[in-house]
Parts: sequence; structure tokens; C-alpha cells
Amino acid sequence: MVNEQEFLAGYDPRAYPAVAVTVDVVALTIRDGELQVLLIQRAAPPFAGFWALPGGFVRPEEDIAVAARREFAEETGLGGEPLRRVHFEQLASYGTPDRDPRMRIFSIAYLAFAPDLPEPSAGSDAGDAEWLAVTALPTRELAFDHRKIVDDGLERARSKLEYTPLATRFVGEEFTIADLREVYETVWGHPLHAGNFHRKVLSVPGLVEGTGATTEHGGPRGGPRARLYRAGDANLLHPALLRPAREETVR
Amino acid sequence: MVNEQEFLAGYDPRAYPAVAVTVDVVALTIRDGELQVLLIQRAAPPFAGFWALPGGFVRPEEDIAVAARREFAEETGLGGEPLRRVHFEQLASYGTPDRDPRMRIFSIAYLAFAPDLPEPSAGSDAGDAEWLAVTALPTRELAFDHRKIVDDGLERARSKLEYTPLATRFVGEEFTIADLREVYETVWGHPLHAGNFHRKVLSVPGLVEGTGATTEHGGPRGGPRARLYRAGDANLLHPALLRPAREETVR
DNA sequence: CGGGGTTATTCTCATCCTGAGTTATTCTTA
DNA sequence: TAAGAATAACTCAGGATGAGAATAACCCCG
Repeated sequence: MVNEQEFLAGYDPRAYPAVAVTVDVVALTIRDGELQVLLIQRAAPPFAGFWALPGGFVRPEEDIAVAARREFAEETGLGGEPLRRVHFEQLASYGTPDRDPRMRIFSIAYLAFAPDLPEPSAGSDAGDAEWLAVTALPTRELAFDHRKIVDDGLERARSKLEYTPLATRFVGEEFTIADLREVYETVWGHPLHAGNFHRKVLSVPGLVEGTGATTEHGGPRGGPRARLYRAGDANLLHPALLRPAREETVR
Repeated sequence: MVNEQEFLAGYDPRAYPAVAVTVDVVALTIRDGELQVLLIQRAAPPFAGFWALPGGFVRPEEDIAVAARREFAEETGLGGEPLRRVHFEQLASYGTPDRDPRMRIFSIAYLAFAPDLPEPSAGSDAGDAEWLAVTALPTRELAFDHRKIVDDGLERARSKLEYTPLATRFVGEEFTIADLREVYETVWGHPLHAGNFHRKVLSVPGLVEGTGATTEHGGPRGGPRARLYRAGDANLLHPALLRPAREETVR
């Protein structure tokens, strides 16, 4: 039997069938009171002209998570501190043999949560980029299996709001309880009881901490000035902020 | 601009640097009242002689999930109905550039839950295979980044017991409430209140359904015959069966 | 064969959390 | 200045949880 050195010296990677690995990013933000996902229009085949998730090949010496951040930054033009405030997490991997007509391509999907972002600037390999309301997804055909990836990302996002403080990633540095409630209502897609939500947010340790300040003015249609809060230091919410169970999802 | 056909005809996969994709399986079972993970001893370099997760290269036309089941079946010798009762789910993907000395290898990890399984039969490419108690993991150095993968799998398993009926995958077709409680205690690593657990399991809709039968005998050290149950039809537990929050994990 | 130890199952009870509704107060707009 | 709207706080009933105890069935040992 050969030892490790001899083995590696005689090892030929080219002996294996070619496969490739890409990252795709499901980037979510809240704009105009709607949950929106970042899409780019493909300029080159395959699926030229179709809308797709931002993503691309992982570079030879690049870590996957770094690749995901790079692809996101390229499409949004974001960098520096604003980019650091964006939360990234691995979502899942997709590798059905025929998901890409070129060759066997595995995609490692990432999920990104970002506060209200400006209109995206198109990257070099994208014909166009835009934020699309997730409610409009059913009318838009996406490239590859990206519809499935987006659906998985949305379910992950809805679920993560329950037991993590990720909702604070959708709002600015300072926010009101109503801002936070709007995030939950938008992502979950139904209204919440304002009073109960308020009580709950303040009772969960480490979710938010008060700044002592209030908003400059009341709401656009009246109401008192709201107190401002910052994200707290909790990583997990306990007790969790559960969305009402829908009978369909249980069985 | 070329159309899709012309593009694909002129496409050369060999133009890209070689990468490979493997699956690794974190297979968990409960044997002798302990949570155990399936490991194989590597026969060939790299990491020859080290213990590692069962896994291997995804075949050219093979789906990832199929590859995970195949690798698991090869190492355990399991097939047919017993194999169908094993739950598989994708865990996460690992692709740090230097995680494998041979080349850039991405690993897509799967998590498997199985009821009490027999001693594994060694596969063709494994020097040996064994179930190792997870409590013994700290004393055993694993190949590649498999320690991290196992840790992620264990956390996923503990978390999934809370809100899904997966605990029923660790016991046989018919089981007692005490069997189920032992699963939770073993995976979570601390004792539960028998009375409260009993009440909770029976109150969650769709978790279990009674068979009408009882065990043949009482427990080995006494006690009445216990009623037998089957897994119910729920996919999600509501309300969830939460493990007591540990302060460390929250912040 | 009888008693002690063990375990399944059911109850009790105090406490906490949740959903729903109400009230006081502050602020904007007409 | 009055009406409308939103924040924040309070009330109350019902459900869920944690802790402890009671009851009854069953095993093993002496």
C-alpha cells in the first residue's frame, strides 16, 4: 500500500468526469411594504432572457460563503458596512443530474436578509437586475430550478423569524416595534395583533434594547412618537415568536 | 449572439478547473440506550486508518439523495423495507478549499435517522465500520472536516425532535410512550418528566395513534404493561415539544 | 406466595403564555 | 379645533407547562 505522499503525487483529478459547483443567492428585502427577491435577467445561454437568481461558479481557491457574498455584492453594488449588515446563511444544495443542460452542475444556495436596499446596479454578466415582489413570482418563469430554490428560501425565512432575531436584519440600525411588526406581517403574509406583538417583543430577553430616543414625528397618518430600539444580543428567541399554525402545513 | 444550441455544442466542460462532489452521511441510531453514529475506517489515503463518515463520490448520472441512500446501504447492508423506514434529509454542504488534499472537493452531507440497527457489515472500500456512541466522539479524531459535519448533524437532530415527529423514526413500527421518551432523553441528553411527557405526546394532534394493544409483559424491573402506539400522520408538531432552553445557547 | 421496588398512567395545582379586546394618551390632518 | 390613527399599557379567559403526587399493574426476591 502506498503512503499519503506517494498517493497524492500520483493522483490525477482529470480522471474523473467533469462537474462544476455554483452558488446561487436568494436575497430577500422589504421594499414598499412587500417582501422582494433579487433576480437577474440572463444574457447568455442557457436560459438566455430568463430571470434567475444571482450566482455563478465558485472560484478555484474561493470558499463557498465568500463566493455567495461576492455574487451578491456584484449584483447589488453593495460593499463596506452596508454589506456587513446583510445576514448570509447556507440554504441547501441542488444537484439533480439534468438541472443544467451544459454539464453536471451542483448549486449551493445561500439565503441573504437585507434591510431596504436601493435599486440594484446590473453586474457585468447580467442583462438586468431587479427586485421582484414574491407575490408576483407565480406569474414569472425562472431559469433552472430556481423557483424551487426561492420557495425553499422563503420557507426558511418565515421559519427563522420564529426563533431567531433575524427580523432585525430587515430594518435599519434603529427601529420601532411597529417597524418590526411590519417585517413579521410582510414575511408571514398576514396581520398580527399590535398589542400582543408589542408585549411579546419586549418580553423576549435579548431581542431588542431601547435607545431612550423616539421618532422625530408621529406616523404619517397620526399617532404619538414611537420609541426607538436596537437589536439585542440574543441568538435564539425564547420563548419563540410562533406564527399561528395553519392546519394544511401540519399534516 | 449565439443561440442555445450553438452555445451548448461549443461548450467544453474541460475548460474549467477540476472539482468533485461527494456525499457524506451522518447516520444516527439508538443502540444500548445511547445515541450512536456510523463511522468507517478509511483503508486508502488520504487519512488512511482514520475514522470517517460513510460517503463517496456522486456518480455522473446519480441524484444526490440517491447517492446518500446508496452509500448508507452499502455500509450497513440494509435494503428493502428496513431501508425505506430510514429517514434521510439533506444537512448542509461543506467546501472549504483545503478540506481535502487531493483536489477541490465539495461534500453534500445527509442526515439519516434509523431505528436500532444491527452491527454494520463492512463495505468494499471500508476497512471496518462501526457504530460509535456520540459521547465517545471527543476522544476520536475524524478524517477531513467530519467532526464539524457530525456536530452539525447532532444539532439538527436535537432541534428536529422539537417540532417534527422524527423521534418515531428511532423506534420500531409499534412503540410505547416510554420508548419515545427514551429517544428524546437520549438525543437531548437529559431526563424528562415522565408524566408531563406522557400528557404532551397524547395531546399533540397526529403525533401517535393507539393500536389498542399493550406490551406482552411489563418492564424488566416491574411495572404494568404499557399501551402500544404507531406513528401518526403529522408532519409538524403543534404545539412543539420544546427542550428546556439552556442559557448558553440563547446568547 | 407475599412484599418491596418499579413503571405506566392519570390528577392536581400553581404559574406562565397567548389571543382578544379595551383604554389612555399623543400626534397628524382636515 | 375636532376627528382619526397609532403607541403603549392593561384586563381577562383559556391553554400549555413544570413539579409533585396518587393509583394501579407487574417483576423479582426471599
